[in-house]
Amino acid sequence: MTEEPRTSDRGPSIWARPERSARGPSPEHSRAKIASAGITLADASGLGAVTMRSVAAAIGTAPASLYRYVATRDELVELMADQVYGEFSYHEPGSGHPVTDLLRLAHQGRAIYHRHPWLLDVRAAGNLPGPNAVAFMEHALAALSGTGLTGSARLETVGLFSGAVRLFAQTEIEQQDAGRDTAQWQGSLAGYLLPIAAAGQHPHLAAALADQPALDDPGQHQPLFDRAMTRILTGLLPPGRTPPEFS
Amino acid sequence: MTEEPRTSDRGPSIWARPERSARGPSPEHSRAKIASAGITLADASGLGAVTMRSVAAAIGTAPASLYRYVATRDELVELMADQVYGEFSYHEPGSGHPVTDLLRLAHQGRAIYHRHPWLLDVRAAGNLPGPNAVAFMEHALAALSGTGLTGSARLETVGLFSGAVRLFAQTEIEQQDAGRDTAQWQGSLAGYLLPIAAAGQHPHLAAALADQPALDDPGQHQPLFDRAMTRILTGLLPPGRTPPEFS
DNA sequence: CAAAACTGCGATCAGTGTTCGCTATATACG
DNA sequence: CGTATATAGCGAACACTGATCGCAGTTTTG
Repeated sequence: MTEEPRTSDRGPSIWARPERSARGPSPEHSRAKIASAGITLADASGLGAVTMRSVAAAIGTAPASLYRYVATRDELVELMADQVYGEFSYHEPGSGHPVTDLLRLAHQGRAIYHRHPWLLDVRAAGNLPGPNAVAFMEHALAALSGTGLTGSARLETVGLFSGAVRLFAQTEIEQQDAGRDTAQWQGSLAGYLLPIAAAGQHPHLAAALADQPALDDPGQHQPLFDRAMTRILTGLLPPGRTPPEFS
Repeated sequence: MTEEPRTSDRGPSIWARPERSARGPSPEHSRAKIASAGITLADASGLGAVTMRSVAAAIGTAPASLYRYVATRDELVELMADQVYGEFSYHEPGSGHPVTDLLRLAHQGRAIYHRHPWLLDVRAAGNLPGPNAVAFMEHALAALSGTGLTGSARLETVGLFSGAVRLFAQTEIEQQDAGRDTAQWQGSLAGYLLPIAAAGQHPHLAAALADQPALDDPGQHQPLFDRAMTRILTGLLPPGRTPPEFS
């Protein structure tokens, strides 16, 4: 279960433990291999398909053997999440404009969520950030170095920024899932919400449902993401720093 | 598991089914009672403590009997979530300023998340909104009626607004949980992050960790929530509408 | 009054994360 | 070199989960 221990002193985090100790036979697998197997399963069939048994079968071992690499299933998911954070690339030089640089990171994050939608189901609360998450923090903090924010304000801004990316990606993916099977969609939400609106108790809902455009063409989300993300960023950041792509 | 069916045509939603049919003996319980029992359990011990068996025991019945009221555990969680959305109150008149009115809703939402932190673990994706969620949408849409946004833009804005409230609440609650046991906190994250920063590979992380204030006094979050939320809202909304509390 | 439809539920199933104890194997140390 | 030590892989099992089936009792419908 990916629930909330919220206040529990389970042993040291997986990032604080060495992957392998000196003694004993050399392991036949690795954290990276196990995480990759889990990611493949989750990409194909969702996070629910990532069970100790299925992952073990995927790498050709017994379920109990996984616990030589991972203390719990949640740790396996932690490995998966951090491995996926490794898909960020920081090769571009950095423009000096916080909004521009963060927007670049946001685009990459958006792509990662689209590639691995199960990441939306991962609750990081209370887990230590893995090495790739730390690398992401480092580069996001670097983008904020020009601002006059204090250290803790920068850390907080990075958290809010990551959350905003997650939020936008989630909105997009849900819309995308909904639009996939239009027949089901019309039959479920519209067929459920329209009668409610027609009952007269919810005039504003009725008005909003009344003037819907035909259907969002998929290519139109990119500018929306950019514009909304830019606005949120300029809101989070202290004023006075106008990004260059603004008139 | 609260995982993603993401594309499944399970039967009609619980909101489309009548709570009780005419024939047969009258039920000894109700959806509301079951939801309340679940909420009590979740408030006390997290969403993971809400099992069919524990809820059944809480209302004094057998586990199998719950399936007369609910088709699946996820539906039970849906009931819980919607019942909690019922804690919004819409008695205040409405100022006519979108940002002011939405901020009022945001405060209530924030309070709800603080009262029921397990709500952060509930993934609504793909579920139909319950009556209380619909009521919330109605009032959020009402706040947006003055803006020049189209119907679908208003609906989307409500979704992003709700997500932003959730995001801020989550950030606050995580910080709050972290600050509760300072000893554990110092020993885990700081003791884990500081060596990384000291290694020299992450200069911006080191700089951000360097100038941390003593400790956030809890009463200081309120203005931060207001300020950041206001900024996000003014970013999401079309320009030109300056809320009255701004100079 | 009988047919139909529902409620409560004991028993049970399949699936889950996790643990225990075993054997085999590799390193560390004297 | 030899022995202690710590690990790797894992079969078997445990506790617990959500969910199903079918039966007996109860209420409404016609």
